[in-house]
Amino acid sequence: MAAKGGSQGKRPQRPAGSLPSMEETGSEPALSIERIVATAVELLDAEGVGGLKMRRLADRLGAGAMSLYWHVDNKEQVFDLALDSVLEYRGTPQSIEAEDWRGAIFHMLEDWRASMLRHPWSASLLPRRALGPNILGRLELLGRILSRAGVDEADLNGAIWSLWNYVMGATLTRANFDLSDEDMLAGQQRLAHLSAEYPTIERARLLLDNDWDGVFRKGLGFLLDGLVPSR
Amino acid sequence: MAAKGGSQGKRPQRPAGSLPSMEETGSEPALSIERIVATAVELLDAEGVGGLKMRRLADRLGAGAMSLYWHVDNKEQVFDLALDSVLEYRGTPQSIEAEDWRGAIFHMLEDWRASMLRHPWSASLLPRRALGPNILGRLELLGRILSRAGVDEADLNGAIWSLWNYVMGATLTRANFDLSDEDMLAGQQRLAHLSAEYPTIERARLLLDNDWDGVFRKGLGFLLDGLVPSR
DNA sequence: ACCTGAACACCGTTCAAGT
DNA sequence: ACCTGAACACCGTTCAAGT
Repeated sequence: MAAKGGSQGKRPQRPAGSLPSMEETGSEPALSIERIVATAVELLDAEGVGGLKMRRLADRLGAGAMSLYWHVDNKEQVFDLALDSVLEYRGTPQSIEAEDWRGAIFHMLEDWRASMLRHPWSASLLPRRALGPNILGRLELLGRILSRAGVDEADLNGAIWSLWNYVMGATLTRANFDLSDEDMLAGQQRLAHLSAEYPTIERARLLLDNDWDGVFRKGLGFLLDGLVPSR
Repeated sequence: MAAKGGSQGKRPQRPAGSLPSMEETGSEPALSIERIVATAVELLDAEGVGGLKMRRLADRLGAGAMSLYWHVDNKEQVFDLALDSVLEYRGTPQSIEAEDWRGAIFHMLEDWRASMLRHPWSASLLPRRALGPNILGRLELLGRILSRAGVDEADLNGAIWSLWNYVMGATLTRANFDLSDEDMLAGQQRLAHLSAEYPTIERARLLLDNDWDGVFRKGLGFLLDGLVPSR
């Protein structure tokens, strides 16, 4: 489950002739993994993880119900591909990366989180999915920057995973809690009735008062303080 | 989604007469939320999230296929209840808690993580589920200890959420990657072929060489260093 | 090579009916 | 109050067949 094949299909690479970006010009362009993945992302954005059904995806592509199965092994693979497609990273210029490692890490990890929050379904998907090329690319970049910043070879994996854990937790929590502000409110109101049992978090209004972005940056800073020796 | 009702059912509290712990004595004891939840946890442990089907759960309870729906609204509620039931915390003695706040936090959070790893399905469930009484209890305890340790009222929520994020991310990652060592191995082997593109993480053997427990404790320590003023 | 509809297996949930 | 089987709606996937 952790790191399966990336984007291999049974289908050979499509010849260079076809134009992927012709819009709905009467008849749809031919099916292709690219179109399937792009449309899957649209559908997931619009309806969430539960809204992605093979039939609806095919429908939206103007294709017959079961045509997808020629391009894709199964629904799992659609998830894998959609997830990785959303995590591309344009990267920081090498120059910045070299002189301001802290800024480079913050930039990449905040962008990671932002990318996932733009597609909230991706947060719940990522921990259970294959590591596609975009994800691996980000991990590689992270390792490189940390290494240059002075993290020992022996501590590198630990540092990478610590940051991964923090980013994943923060993003997942934020994505899910954010989906339902009313629920948070309801939860806090229920808490009020139980203030005898949960006085501290009730008084702090834990479920309401949150500067998620600020909290994220602050904790990330603390982690980096510890992980990277302050030469 | 964030914080729905805890354990209210349509069913009134069962009268105090019945014994919950009589084993399979020929005929099964009557259905009850307690039995349903306990059996759901068994099933989840044995077969994972995908293995919990209402029919199979009923089967295992020796009940007719659809009897569950009298005790429970729907499958979602079974998940909510199973999750919270697994997160009970016996707690630390007040004395320890007062003098060694750091130890108390480590104890509670490591226990939290361990409880979830004992039931790996719980990790993927938690971020999307209602906050049941056991979860709220742990958050309350965490808030209380942090507060006593000197965290400002204004910083309390941020501190709690930072720790929550870290624990959730670490546990989720560990639970999922751990499920499939072979996949990790396969992933690392695939990485070897791509060492041109991912030289750093390939060399570090990121996908293989991991002291998860140690990494968890270390990162947690760094976070606490930052979050709690070192008087 | 690429697409298609019919058909199968499976599953959550409702409902009318039992005791 | 508590349990039940039949039935419905829905969905992933296979398959034999089309072009």
